[in-house]
Amino acid sequence: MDAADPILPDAPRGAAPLTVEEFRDRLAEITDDLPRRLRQCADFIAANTDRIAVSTVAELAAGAEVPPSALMRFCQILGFSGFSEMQKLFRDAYAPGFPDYSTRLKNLKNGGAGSPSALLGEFIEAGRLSLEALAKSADEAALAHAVQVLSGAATVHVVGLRRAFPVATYLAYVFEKMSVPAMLHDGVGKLDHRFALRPGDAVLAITFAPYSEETIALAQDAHDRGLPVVALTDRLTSPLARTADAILTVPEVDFGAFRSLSATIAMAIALAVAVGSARD
Amino acid sequence: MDAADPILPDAPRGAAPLTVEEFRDRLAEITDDLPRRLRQCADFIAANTDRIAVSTVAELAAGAEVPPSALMRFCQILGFSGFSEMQKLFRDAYAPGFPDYSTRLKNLKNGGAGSPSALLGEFIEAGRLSLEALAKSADEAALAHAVQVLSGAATVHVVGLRRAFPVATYLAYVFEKMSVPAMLHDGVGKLDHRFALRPGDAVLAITFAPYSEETIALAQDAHDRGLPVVALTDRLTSPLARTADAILTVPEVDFGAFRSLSATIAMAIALAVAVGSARD
DNA sequence: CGAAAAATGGAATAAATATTCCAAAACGCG
DNA sequence: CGCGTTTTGGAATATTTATTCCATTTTTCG
Repeated sequence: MDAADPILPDAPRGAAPLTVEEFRDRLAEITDDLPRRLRQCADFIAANTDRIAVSTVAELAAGAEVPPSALMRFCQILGFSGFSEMQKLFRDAYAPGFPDYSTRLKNLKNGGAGSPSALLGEFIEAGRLSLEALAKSADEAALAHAVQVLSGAATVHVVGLRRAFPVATYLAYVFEKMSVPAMLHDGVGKLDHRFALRPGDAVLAITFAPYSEETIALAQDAHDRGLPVVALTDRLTSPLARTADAILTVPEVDFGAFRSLSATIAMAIALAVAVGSARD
Repeated sequence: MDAADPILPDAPRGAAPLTVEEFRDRLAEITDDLPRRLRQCADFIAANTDRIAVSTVAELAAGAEVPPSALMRFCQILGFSGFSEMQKLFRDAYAPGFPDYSTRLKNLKNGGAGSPSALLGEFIEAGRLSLEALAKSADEAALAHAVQVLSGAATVHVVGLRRAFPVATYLAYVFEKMSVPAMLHDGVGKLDHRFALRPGDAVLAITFAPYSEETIALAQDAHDRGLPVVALTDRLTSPLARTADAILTVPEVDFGAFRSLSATIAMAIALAVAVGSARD
């Protein structure tokens, strides 16, 4: 047998964490059974993870009120060869907060109207505004209701075409990952699969002005057959309003002809994840 | 007598910058009349200010393609006593960008999924942070280069699967609207269409960890045949880096399988619109 | 209580890193 | 072209920082 493990409890056996996520997991995992000084290290590091990238051993040790050697031991217990290796992880991942957002945005836009970076600045701004608007306007009751409707469905049929298609594909992806039975109506080959709609199913339809006929038609069809329809759209006066049992509206700011989709996608993921959890 | 000064014209007379703002001002102020090597330092530092806090003299000097001593001189011209003093400014100023975001999401996940609107709030926040991080970290030169590469292409081949697929579909949509000849490689029917790549074309490949093999393979294939490849990915160390002529990285707050995509989409639209305009 | 094991602190050492200095090269200018 | 000035690269040195080691203390457990 390979006798891999049992008798070297604190040895630097496994590999060191490779991501900040893994690091945190590891930290949480071992913190509980650690002697006093090392415990102090763990607590201090947990509370000041962000400073690892820009501090020295001595500084961190002082912060944790332990001698440097204790901190070294701590690094090794986590699986690193030493402090430097641990620090490297955080230096690579380091993304500072200073070119403060609004200044930086201004700089981007200064690249001259029409320049790629100016465009980027505009789209970032549009996305952010959309998200903020969504935060203010979100209708919690409608969302909760939509979740409830979809959670009860045998299969969720997702439909969204043209500019709404990216949202539909992302929803399909998330449902898939969360093991929610879902079908994406993508219009490939002009096959419309409407007979895939069966009693007990539900439809999640996504469309924005100018509304896509096929989407509206599928929603209508489902509605006529008594299936519940959830609409993700831009206004309460959308043509989907007539057929939908739950209607979620997303205020999206567009720049030029193109919408940012940020808010729509945020809503979509939240919906999908909530449905996924509710079904467990 | 103190004979303090007169014969050291460019000596570190004034005080060193005390804030990041002052630093930038100072930098802009002197950059123009600086000899060649020092100019390189200034340019590199301006473009990579954020890495000062976590790099060594040698690393930065290598990045600027100057010997370490040149960089030292540069620090002194800015008014610091040396590199360490300059670095201190940035280490102190560092306030973590997204603090302990992954922890928050984890809590949410463990804490019984929370209500749908709490989830929505989190995804909105994730999107906002991603967009802000993008504004801060966007590499304008890389973007301009990518635009140039794609503008010159006969046909743009867009490829992105799984979680990157929504982005790919949106790009296809925008290119279509802007009359840019583009082809979406969607993997329908496992047909891979790689022979659609013709001389004069270019590939726009999108993938994030865990990277999608098919996407990497297509990029590789194009590269081998001498076609330019533009990569939209999450890190500079992405497997696409080897094959790409231009690489655009997007910092996206990631929650397991569910990234907000806000930043990625903002970058994608900006790219597509810029390419569309450049071709007119 | 006493022996063995684990944990600890600090001093010694090793390694990495910053900084200075100066000879050589490039430049500006009469 | 040649002289004084500025700029440059790299090797030598100084400083800081990480890491190891071990004697001493504390804990564990029979």
